[in-house]
Amino acid sequence: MSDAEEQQSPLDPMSARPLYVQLADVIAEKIASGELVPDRPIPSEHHLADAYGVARLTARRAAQELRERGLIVTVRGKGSFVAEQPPTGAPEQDKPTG
Amino acid sequence: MSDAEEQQSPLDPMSARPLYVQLADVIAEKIASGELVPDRPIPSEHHLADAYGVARLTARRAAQELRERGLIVTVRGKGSFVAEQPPTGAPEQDKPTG
DNA sequence: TCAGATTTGTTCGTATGTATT
DNA sequence: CAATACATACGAACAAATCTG
Repeated sequence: MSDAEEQQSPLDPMSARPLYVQLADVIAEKIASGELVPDRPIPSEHHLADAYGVARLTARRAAQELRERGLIVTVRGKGSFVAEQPPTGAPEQDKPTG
Repeated sequence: MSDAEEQQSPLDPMSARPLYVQLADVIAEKIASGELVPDRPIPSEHHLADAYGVARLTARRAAQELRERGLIVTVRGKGSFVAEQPPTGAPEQDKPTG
């Protein structure tokens, strides 16, 4: 395993849903499943872009989606962190937990 | 005067606020002052970009800002229109007036 | 304090797709 | 089909904030 770890991307460019929505959904599931936990940074935009074969701007849009859903909190220069209190139904904007 | 009429842009690239926020604010004032009225399309992204010397994406971000503020309603293939009922304090998402 | 690496934020350019007229 | 206009997507660059050495 010395190669670039190019696993199967769960993203489909042909899908009707935008790539950034698909990527946001993938990350959202990782949060829901506990693979990504609160107080821990999620992979950086650059890492996400590289891992899923998308542009950095697309990864940023995905992060923006998760931000709007209240799933993550982004801090400039540090990264995006899983929100400690995920919304139960009605997403609230802003309001960082920390 | 056959050139591009580069008037004084009220936008300052040196300002701490992003260009798209500044542009959104400029348009918001035009709406508040009545210069842009409901049921009438605001200048297109291309026009705004050309008029204020910014990129299309920046003009698009400004429009997105106004959309989030509930000041305009964007219809794909038609344009962005001034909302008939501007928010009084709490911006509501979605819900086009028509 | 400074320099470098990392990460997010903003901006510009360009291309393709979709929807309306 | 053509023109107009928004949506999405990729690439590139610089700025600002954070952290480490």
